[in-house]
Amino acid sequence: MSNSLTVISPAETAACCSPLTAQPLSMEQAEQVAPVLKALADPVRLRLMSLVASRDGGEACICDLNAAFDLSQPTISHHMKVLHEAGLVDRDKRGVWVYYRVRPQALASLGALIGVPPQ
Amino acid sequence: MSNSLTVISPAETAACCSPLTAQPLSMEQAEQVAPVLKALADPVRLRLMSLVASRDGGEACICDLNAAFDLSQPTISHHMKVLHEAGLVDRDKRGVWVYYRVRPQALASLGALIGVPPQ
DNA sequence: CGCAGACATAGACGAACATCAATGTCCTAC
DNA sequence: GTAGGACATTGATGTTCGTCTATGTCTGCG
Repeated sequence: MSNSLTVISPAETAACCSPLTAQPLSMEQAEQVAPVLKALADPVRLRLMSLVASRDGGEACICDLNAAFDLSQPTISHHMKVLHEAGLVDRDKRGVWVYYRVRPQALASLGALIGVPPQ
Repeated sequence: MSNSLTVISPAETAACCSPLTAQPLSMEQAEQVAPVLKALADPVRLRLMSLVASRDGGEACICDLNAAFDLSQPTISHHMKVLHEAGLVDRDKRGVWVYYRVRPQALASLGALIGVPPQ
């Protein structure tokens, strides 16, 4: 449902703000960025991101990810959905498997917002 | 109480991991970094960080910050406590006022973990 | 001393969240 | 077409979180 309307992904909104330390965020900006950060701010999802990103080919299916945790399959599926809806990963269904892939641009926007601007 | 034991601040632990996309985080690493991200992942706290950081002199007191929100004073105080315990801001009591100041190194570590490594 | 102001703490409450078991949907293979 | 496997959705449950009101602590001043 939200897929058909994906004009701009949530994670891209982080690119719309200058770095945290440059000038005050407006309430609106903060409310756009916070959910993306919240999606990352969970130990399971942080690890999922790093597992997907560092995988050969940059992608992984749920079956791969399940094996890395002591959590049920629906729980992993739920976490990947949160990351996807935040615009942090892309979904790609190929046959029976669903492959996830991180969106480097989304992570870069977040990093630029939080961290030091590129010198 | 936690002040007397501050050997290493939580936010510093982000500096202990290579970037998300470089290699998988261990469960332990993820559980260390996630709370720091969680401290940032709230629209009020995000805005508080940017307000403090972009202030002249890089510091602000609660009284300054209260004025920017429609929230009660204890609520702002609570949010600043969360940011402080995460190692993202420093406290400095001078007379009746308490001044907060962001820790640039903490933000930089987070940014480096999340965003692209410096090319 | 005693009062007033700046900030913190405590306790309560509703909303949001992480997890699970059960079930649903879709694809492939026989 | 039927069976099985991969993943998603649903509904329930315990926990965490954001906010408030009420109260406490400390500082400066008269």
